[in-house]
Amino acid sequence: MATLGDLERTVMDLLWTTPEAMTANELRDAIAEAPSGEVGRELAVTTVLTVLSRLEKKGLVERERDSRPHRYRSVTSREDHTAELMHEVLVTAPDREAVLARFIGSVSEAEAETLRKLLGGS
Amino acid sequence: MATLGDLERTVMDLLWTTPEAMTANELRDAIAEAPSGEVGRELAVTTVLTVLSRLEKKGLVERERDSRPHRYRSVTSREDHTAELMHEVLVTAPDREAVLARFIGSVSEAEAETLRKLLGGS
DNA sequence: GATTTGTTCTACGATGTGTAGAAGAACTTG
DNA sequence: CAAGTTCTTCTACACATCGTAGAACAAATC
Repeated sequence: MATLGDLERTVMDLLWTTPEAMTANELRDAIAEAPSGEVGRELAVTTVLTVLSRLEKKGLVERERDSRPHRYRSVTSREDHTAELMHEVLVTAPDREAVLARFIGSVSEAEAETLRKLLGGS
Repeated sequence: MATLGDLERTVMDLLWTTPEAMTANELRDAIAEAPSGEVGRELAVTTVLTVLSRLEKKGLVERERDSRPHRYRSVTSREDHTAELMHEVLVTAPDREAVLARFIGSVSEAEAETLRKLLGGS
């Protein structure tokens, strides 16, 4: 279960919400500007690079190695990643149907409506 | 995100599949008998107790402190726990509906059918 | 009370993560 | 091309978590 640390998560959030691939420096600056309501952290670029390498090893990030300041982008969208994680969690239980039953009970009505539409007729 | 280690997971699996509360010794023995297809590990009882304490601190396990060999039981069922985890994952994304859309695509047809039933009419 | 059985405390090694300096590689510019 | 600047990789350390269990303490039993 690929679980992310705080900084790793912050970086992924930035990569997910930014359409273009980013350089380590751009990420460092973005983090410094208090991206998610927090007090901006002044990190060394090497710190960001280390995290990016680790994310790359985890298969969450890929980089353009040819362009000189390497540019990093997320391999999957946040939605895909999240859905995949949810599925990973689901299959840890033998009785998936029972899990789904409980899960349905925990989603909002709007979400339930979305699910109905997605599951469509048939 | 309460993520479990291997041994913690093994212990939880046993507690989840055993109706009665178990003692540390019973758990130790159960683990020794290769519970999930693996080579049974001969653990010290203290090892099991440490793990149980940690699981208790995480709120996954509670113990009967009065009965002398303390008996441990899971606080929630595996299904509830798993569904809760899934929900925790879901809410990490801003666009939950998009996540659900992807998620639906990843479940089997049988599971989709279950969901349709659960979501019922309206 | 001595022995057995059970629990808590403490600890150590391994791994993952936040953090970054030092060293090396590559690009820019005179 | 040499020197300076910029970027990347290597190495490292502190801290948390987890597997593992001995030592010490508590309780039940004989």
